[in-house]
Amino acid sequence: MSLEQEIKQTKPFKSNYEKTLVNIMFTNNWIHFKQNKYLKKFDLSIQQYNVLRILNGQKDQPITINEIIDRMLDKMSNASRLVDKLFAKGYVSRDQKVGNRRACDVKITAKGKAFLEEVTKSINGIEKEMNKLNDAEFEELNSLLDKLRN
Amino acid sequence: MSLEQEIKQTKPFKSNYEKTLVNIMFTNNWIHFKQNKYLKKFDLSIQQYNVLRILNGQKDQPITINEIIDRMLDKMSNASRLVDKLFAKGYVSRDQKVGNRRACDVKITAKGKAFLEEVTKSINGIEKEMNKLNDAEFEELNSLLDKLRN
DNA sequence: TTGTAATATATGTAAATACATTTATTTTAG
DNA sequence: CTAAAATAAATGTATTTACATATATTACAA
Repeated sequence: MSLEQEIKQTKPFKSNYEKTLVNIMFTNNWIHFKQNKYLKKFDLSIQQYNVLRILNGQKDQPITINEIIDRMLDKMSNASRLVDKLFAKGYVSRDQKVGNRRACDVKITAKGKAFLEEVTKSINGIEKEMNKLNDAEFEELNSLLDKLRN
Repeated sequence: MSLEQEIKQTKPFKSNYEKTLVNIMFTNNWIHFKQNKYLKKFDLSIQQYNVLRILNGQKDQPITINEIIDRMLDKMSNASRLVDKLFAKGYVSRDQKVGNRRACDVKITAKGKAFLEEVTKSINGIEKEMNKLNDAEFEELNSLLDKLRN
C-alpha cells in the first residue's frame, strides 16, 4: 500500500521532498507501534530498551549519564530518570565515579543482561514482519538516509 | 557524518536491517527536532500542525474526528483533544454533524488558514537545511520506505 | 419495539516528554 | 587561594501520550 493510501491523502504531495518527510515520520510511527507491542509484554518503554542496549554495548565498561545521552537516538529524554527506572528494576548499577563526584558510573547488571537477551529474542519477531528488502536495498536505504542528514 | 559516528557507536551493526531500523528512528528524531524548533515560535505542537494541515487539505469540506485519525501519521494521539486545542485558539470550527449527533464536523477557519500559511512559510526553512538529495534520490528513498512496510 | 451491539467522541489517568531550574562539584581566571 | 564559570546530574512542572473507560447516539436483531 502506498503512503498516500495509508494516510488516505487525496491530492498528491507537492514534491518528492515533502513526501519523504512524511514518509519517514509515518514509517517511524509504524516501527514504533510494532516495537511497543513487543516491549509492553516486558513492561519496558522503548527508551528504556534503548538505554539497556547502549549499556550492553559497552561490555563491562561503565558509562556516565552524559555519555548515555550522546549515544541516544532521542537526545531530549531524561536519561537520568530512565536510568532511575532501570535501577529500580535491578537491570543497571549506578555508582559515583571515582575522581569526579558529580558524574556517575552506570553499568548493566547480570540480571539486566539476561533480561535484555529475552527481550531481544522476542523483538526479533519484528524482523519477520518487515523483512521485505534485500540486503543491498537496506544498504541503499541507509546511505540515502545518511546523505539526507548531510 | 555516518550514523555510527552520530550515536558514537563503536561496534558495527549486526546487519544492514538493524542499522536501517536505528537509522529511521534517528533520522525521524532529527527531523522532529528541526520541526519543533520552527513550530515552537508559533506555540504549536507537531501534532497540532499536522491536524491543521489535514483540515486544510480538505478544502472546505468538513471532516470528523475519526477521519482525522485515519489521516494522521500517529494514530494514537488524542485527536479529540488536539482539535480542542486548535478550537480554543480559533483555528478550527467544530459543529455537530447533521444526521449523526454522535459525530462532529471539524473545519479549518479563515484565521486557521492564514495562520497555517505563516507557519508553512517559516517551516520551509527546513528544506534548505536538508535538501541534500536530488529528486531521483528522494523518489528512490520513498519507494524503499514504501517497500519496507510491504 | 426493545434490548443489545456498534459507533463517535469525550474524559480519566499514569507515565513519558520537553523543557527550565537547582544542586553539587570541578575548573579556571585573576 | 578564591570567586566566577562551567559541568554533571537531579528535580520541578506543564504538556503530551497511551491507554482504559465512560457517555451519548445510532444500528440491528429477535
